[in-house]
Amino acid sequence: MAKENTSVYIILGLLNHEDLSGYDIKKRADFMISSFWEIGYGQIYPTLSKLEQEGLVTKRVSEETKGPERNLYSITEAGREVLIQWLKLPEQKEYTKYEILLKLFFGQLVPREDSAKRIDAFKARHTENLKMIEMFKGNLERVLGKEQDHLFFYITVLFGERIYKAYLDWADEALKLLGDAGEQSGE
Amino acid sequence: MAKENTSVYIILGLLNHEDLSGYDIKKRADFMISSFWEIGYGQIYPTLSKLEQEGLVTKRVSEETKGPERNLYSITEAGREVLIQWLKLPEQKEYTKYEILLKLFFGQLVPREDSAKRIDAFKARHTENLKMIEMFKGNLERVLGKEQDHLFFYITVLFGERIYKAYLDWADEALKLLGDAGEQSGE
DNA sequence: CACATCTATATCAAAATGATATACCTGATT
DNA sequence: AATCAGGTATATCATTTTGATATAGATGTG
Repeated sequence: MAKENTSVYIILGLLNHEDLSGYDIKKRADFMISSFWEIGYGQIYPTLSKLEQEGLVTKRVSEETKGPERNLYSITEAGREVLIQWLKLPEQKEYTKYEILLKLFFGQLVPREDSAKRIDAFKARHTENLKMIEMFKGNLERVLGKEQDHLFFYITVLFGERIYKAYLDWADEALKLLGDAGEQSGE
Repeated sequence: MAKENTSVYIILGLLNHEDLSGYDIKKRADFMISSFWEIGYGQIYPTLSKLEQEGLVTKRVSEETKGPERNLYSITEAGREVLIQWLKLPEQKEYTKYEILLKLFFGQLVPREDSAKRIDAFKARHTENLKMIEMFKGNLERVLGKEQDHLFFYITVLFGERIYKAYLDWADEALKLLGDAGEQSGE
């Protein structure tokens, strides 16, 4: 199983829906998929060039008068084919990186208060994320009855909801454990 | 905020507890932290060399007679200092990569059955992971009353438990949605 | 005694991260 | 009218990470 450039498929997938510039792709990705995959300009622009060279996308300069110049990309038939082939394969990549858990894991070396503060900040961060995703969810539910177009988007939003809720539940549990143990040891 | 080589701190953190070889580090990391951070030989060996050059660890050849030759590394006082400084800073890195969600997100392009199969496989995978983590949890709970040494390890295990449970709950919810929508549209 | 598996170190190309550079546009403030 | 913050847009780069491969001796087993 060779190393796969996943950015390729994210870009093709988004372009399959509509023509976009690199900047647009970043915005769409941040909005729709950032809770389970993040992508930066450092991947987007070089990948777009590579895809253009391979004939999987075509580039044209947007003829809008106002605003800076935009390079608009469209997916080609060959690109759509590559995307569909990828979609048929089983997924390979799945991993998470939580620096907070590393710092907690090695947390014996610092005052317990530091760990508690860390978890508080984590909670605050993900309380916001949950709020955001609940908003998405509400909006999607309003349109989901009529057209099932957004069903897959909805399913990914549900994933985010579950995960953020799990984060918050864990944070409370961890804080309680830290507090209890702290009291016992007189901290 | 410069780019930080997180592998450095994982290695220092593990060496702070006991002397280890690169191979040992990989095993310890796979066992204890892989549910929230994965590390490969491609990071371990070069990072150990770098740490040795910087005087944060020292290397000696293990004098065991049996088995292949082992390079055993120990943390130095300077290394411990670097580790503690890192532990005091707020965490930066937190991200997740779920290729399955990308494939579901773009799932309109393939038969719905493919998406359902994907989720089934995901469920099976994480049912196993949950089993494993429940075993850890049980073992830890048996020792946690006497000594609070493993409290931080326990807290990271609880995180894994919450996450895996969230995965499974989501998978059931998603399968139900796919099934319902499939029936409605006659698939 | 052949074979698979485990221990152990090491390296490398490709991909991703995260930061920075550049520059023009828009709208609000002084 | 000038200034300034913030948004739009493209691009590049060093560092880090990924994921695979190479090598080789040790150990267990059928």
